[in-house]
Amino acid sequence: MAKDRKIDMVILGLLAHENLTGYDIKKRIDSAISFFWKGSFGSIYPALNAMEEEGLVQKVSSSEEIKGREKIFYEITDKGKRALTLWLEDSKAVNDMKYETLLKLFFGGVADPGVSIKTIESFEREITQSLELLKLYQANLERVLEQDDHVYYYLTVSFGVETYEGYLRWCKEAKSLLYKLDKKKQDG
Amino acid sequence: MAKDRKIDMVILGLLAHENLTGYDIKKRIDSAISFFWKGSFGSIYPALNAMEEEGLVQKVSSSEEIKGREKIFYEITDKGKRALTLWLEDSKAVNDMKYETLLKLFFGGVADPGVSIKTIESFEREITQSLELLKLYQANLERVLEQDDHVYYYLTVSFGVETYEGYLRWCKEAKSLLYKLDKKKQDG
DNA sequence: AAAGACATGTAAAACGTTACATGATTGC
DNA sequence: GCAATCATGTAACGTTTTACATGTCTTT
Repeated sequence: MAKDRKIDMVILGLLAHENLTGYDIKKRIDSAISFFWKGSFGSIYPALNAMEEEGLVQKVSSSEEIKGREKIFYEITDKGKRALTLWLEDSKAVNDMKYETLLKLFFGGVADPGVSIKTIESFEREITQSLELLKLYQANLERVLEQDDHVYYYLTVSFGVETYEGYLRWCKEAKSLLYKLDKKKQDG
Repeated sequence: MAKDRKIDMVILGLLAHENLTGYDIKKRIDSAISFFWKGSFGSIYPALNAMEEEGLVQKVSSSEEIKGREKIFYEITDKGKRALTLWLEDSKAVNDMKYETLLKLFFGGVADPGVSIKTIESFEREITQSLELLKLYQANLERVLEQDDHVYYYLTVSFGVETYEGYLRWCKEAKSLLYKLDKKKQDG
C-alpha cells in the first residue's frame, strides 16, 4: 500500500495512460496540472525509485536502444493500477489552499489601502494571463470531448476557468471598495 | 529580516491588532483565516519562540498575574511591525493550490464515471457547508463595514463566497456531463 | 560556437503535520 | 465527577523545494 505521498498518485495517474520518463512527467505536470498541483524533479525522481522498489512501477526494457543518451521510461504495474484505483475510489479528498494574496489583504489594515490595491492588481494580472491559457486549453478540448479521457481533462480545465473568472470579478469589486476607503481616508 | 516562513507573517499580522497567546493565535487562524491558510500548534509555538529570539515579538509582562495557569501573551515589537509592513508592501504573493479533488477527477478515466461523480459530490457537500458559514460571516461583517479593518475581513470572506459559489456551479455542470458519459457507456 | 532544451539524479534545508506529554479550569 | 476546553510545548516523521552536479542533443 502506498503511503500518503500524493506525488505517487500523480505519477501513477500519468503512467496509466502511457509510459513516460521522469522528465516527461515533470512536463505533463507543468502544463496540464500545474494550476491545481505541482511537482519538482527533486520529488519526482526519488518517488519513481521508491515506487519501483514497492513494485508500483517498473522500468521499460527499451526495445530500441537510444544511443548515448540515457532515458528511462517507466510503466505502471498491476499493483500500481490497483493502488491508483483504490485511491480514486476513495471519494474523500483534501484540498489545501495557500493564498498569500488573501493573507496580505486580511492584514491590509496595517498599511494604506493603496498597498492592498497593488497586491490585488498583481494577483489580477497573474490570473488574467493564466485564464487566457486555460481558455485556450478549454477550446481545444471542447473539440475532442468525445475521445478517450478528454471529458476529464475538460472538466478540470473548466474548473480553472470558472474559478479564475470568479477571482477577476472579485478583484474588480475589491478594488472598488478599497478606492472608496482610500478617498474617505484622504478626505476625512 | 524575517525569513520566508509565512506563519511568521500570520502571527505578526494577528499581533498587530492585539496581544495574544499561542492558543489564541491558533483559534483565530481556525476561524477567520482557515479557508485560505492553516496553522498547527506544532508550527505556531516554535515560530513564536524563534521570533522572540529575532526580536520580532516579545512576551508581555502580565500586569495581572493569573493564578496557577501559565498563559503567555505576546506583543509585536517595532522590528516586528517593520517586518510585517515590508512583507505587506511587496505586492508579489504566492498562491499555492492543492486540489486533490481535481487530481482524482483528472485521472477519472481510469475508473467508471460513477467514481468521479462520487468524488465531486463529496466535494460539493463540503463546500456547501463551508459556504453557509462564510455567508454568515459575510452578513455579520456587512453590518460593521465602517469600523476598523472590517473592510479587509469582509473582502477576504467575499473572496471565499465568490469562489465557493463558482465551485458549486461547476459541480453541477461536471456531474451533468459525467451522467451523460455514464449513460453512453452503459448503452454503447 | 553558444544557448537552450533534454535528461537524471543527490544533498541540504526548510517546513509542516501528527502524535504525544502534561496539567489546569470550566461547564454540565 | 467527567468531559471538554484551555494552554504550552516537544519529537518524530515525512514531504517538498532549491540548488547543485553532470552531460547530451538540437537549433540558431
